[in-house]
Amino acid sequence: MTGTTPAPGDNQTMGVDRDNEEARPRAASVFDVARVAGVSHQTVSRVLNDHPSLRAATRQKVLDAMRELNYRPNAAARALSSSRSRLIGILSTSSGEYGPATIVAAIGAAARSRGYSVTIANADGLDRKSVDDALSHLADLSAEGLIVVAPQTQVLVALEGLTIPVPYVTLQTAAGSAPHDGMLDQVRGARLATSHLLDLGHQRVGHIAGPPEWLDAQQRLTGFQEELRSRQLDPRFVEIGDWSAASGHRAARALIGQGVTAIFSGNDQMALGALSAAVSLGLTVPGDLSIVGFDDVPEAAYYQPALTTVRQDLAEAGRRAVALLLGEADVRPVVDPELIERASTGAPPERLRPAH
Amino acid sequence: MTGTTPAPGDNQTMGVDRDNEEARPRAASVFDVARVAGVSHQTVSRVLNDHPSLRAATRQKVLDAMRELNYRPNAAARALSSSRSRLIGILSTSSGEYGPATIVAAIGAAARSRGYSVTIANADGLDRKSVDDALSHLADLSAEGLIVVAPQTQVLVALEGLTIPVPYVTLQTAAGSAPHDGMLDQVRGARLATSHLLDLGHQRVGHIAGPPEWLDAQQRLTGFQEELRSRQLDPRFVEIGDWSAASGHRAARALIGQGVTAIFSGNDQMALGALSAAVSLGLTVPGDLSIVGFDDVPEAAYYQPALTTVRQDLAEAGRRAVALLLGEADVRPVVDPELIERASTGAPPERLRPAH
DNA sequence: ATCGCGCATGTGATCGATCACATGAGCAAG
DNA sequence: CTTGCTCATGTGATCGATCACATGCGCGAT
Repeated sequence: MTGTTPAPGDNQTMGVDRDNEEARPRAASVFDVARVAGVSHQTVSRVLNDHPSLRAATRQKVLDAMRELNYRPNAAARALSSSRSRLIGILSTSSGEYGPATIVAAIGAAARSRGYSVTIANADGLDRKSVDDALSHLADLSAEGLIVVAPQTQVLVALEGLTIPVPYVTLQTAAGSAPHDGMLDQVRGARLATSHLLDLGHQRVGHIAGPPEWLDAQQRLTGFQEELRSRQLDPRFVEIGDWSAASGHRAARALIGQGVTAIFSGNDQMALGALSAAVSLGLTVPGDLSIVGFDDVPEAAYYQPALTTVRQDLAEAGRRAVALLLGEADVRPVVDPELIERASTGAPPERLRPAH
Repeated sequence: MTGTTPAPGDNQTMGVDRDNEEARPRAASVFDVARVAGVSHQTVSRVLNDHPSLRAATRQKVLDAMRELNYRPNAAARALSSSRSRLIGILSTSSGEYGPATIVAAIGAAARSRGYSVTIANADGLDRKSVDDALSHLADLSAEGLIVVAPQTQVLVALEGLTIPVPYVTLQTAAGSAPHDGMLDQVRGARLATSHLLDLGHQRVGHIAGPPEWLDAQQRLTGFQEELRSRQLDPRFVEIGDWSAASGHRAARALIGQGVTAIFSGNDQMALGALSAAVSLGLTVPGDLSIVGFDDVPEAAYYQPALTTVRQDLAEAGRRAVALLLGEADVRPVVDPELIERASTGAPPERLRPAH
């Protein structure tokens, strides 16, 4: 469906009476408002930026004039003269996945409520060039800050090499940096999931990891391994996927071949693939194999069986990213992950219980 | 993780030698480039907008100067003086769902390749106010055009009432308008799905519809009903959901209670809910009940059983929306939907076959 | 030769806001 | 009654591009 009310800039046929009050093709400016309100353009600007010293009556006159003229401040002019774009750039590498999309939506809302707008630049390839292109696009718009959603190591490297320095925030704790430094404690979430499986009595637990260049994947893997090591168990049953259900299916078959009784998957999609792998091998879940996912996508409760997974409040993390970027003082960094127990996990099969 | 290379606007402590060549805190402008290249600022501008009459040698000099100074045109200044924002606004009402998110990503890429950028405004509520807020935000940025993703009737109404007229495009054919007018022929997709079920021999087919105010839901419902009527079958087994798996579960139970042998669901999530409803009632799919979805989300092939569904090339539709909005000539409007047959559909149970 | 036209380029105004600085009024302190 | 300060407001320059309008030059037609 295509719609157009009058279509702007269509008719340049007018222009006879430049001073005619009726024919005013251009939108109202500060000067127009000033004239109507009987004040100077600067006073109008002061109202716009709510300057402290302004008589209430004056402010009201100006506000009335604005309403009368249906005045809208011109963002471009504002950005030019103040050299503040009020723009936050989102650098993303994904298209349509649940996690990133949710975060992006939340960022948009949080930014708008603070008078900022948001532009997304997607680096479709994983290669350096497409990341640079996306960054350069955001730089061209002179974004005041960046939020990196779904960051991969390449992206962070490119960010460091940026000629024009821009503050940025990612939602993940970078591997190795202080834990309070990110908004999502994914190491913790992964430990939660793994520990749940161990508490059920599993001894041989596998992990389907995301692509190693993703910070998220690194952190979830780290949590998995930390938890196993802390209990003197073998942390080497790891297969690598690409976040897709298909890769989860393949990885799960490999892990099952290695004799694991439980799998912690790096995300819910791969867990779904693992579920289907179990079925295709004639195994029941959780009877023969337990599976835990990560993310708690809205559909997870309707998988067969309903998936036990780790929920993170992504929207909240997005909001905090904005707050952090904008330098707001009271930002509590970490959003706590939560284990959602459903039907895909249980005790290991009899023959494999403790004293095996 | 928080990163900052120098942080802009931190130190205003300098300013001693205003003309000192070294201390140049401000980025290069057309004038700087002009000076270095030994031409006028207007010539630089001509290079920027690749004006036809420019000697090749001159253009090269300017380009060299640009590179040397690491020149980036200032988007705000450009927008101000040309009164063209080169901005496309996306009006969305969803957060994180597969379809919209995919479309948005594609729009972003298509826009960027044409030198446009994209801002998303999410109308989180369905109410008039939040739609107006989102629209007004986009208007403030003087977006040159809007793309409405996941449109509901309220949104379209608000769009008509816009004081500042802006061209817009939606991805759906509005109910009633010419079929070639939208990019996704969802009526056709729905007929494809329904006809597949009828061809398998089903006589009593139900539909789980999306929320009635969504254009997409309306069109899918229409296609379902058209197909049934064209074969003299009863089109009244319709339950309404809200796109979620939970609502699909409920709706499917209701339809099963009405004795349907097949269900066409308005999207894949609700189809997943229907799948789980069948299991919870002890029915097998497709033995006792056939189910078709809509969208072909990436996970659909891994549902139990793998879901038969209708695929639309959403990314392509997004790209065409951009082309259409930008008035490109060669836009073929409709993207053809495609039925993806997997394991969730089959012939109706014996006792209910033709001569029932 | 001369006119005229198109190409290549330059000059100054302009877009709509903010910024830096001035100015006048009111009021407390000397 | 003046000095001095703060509050409220105004004046003109400025941000970095484009736009509208010159201008100089070369070349084919008269």
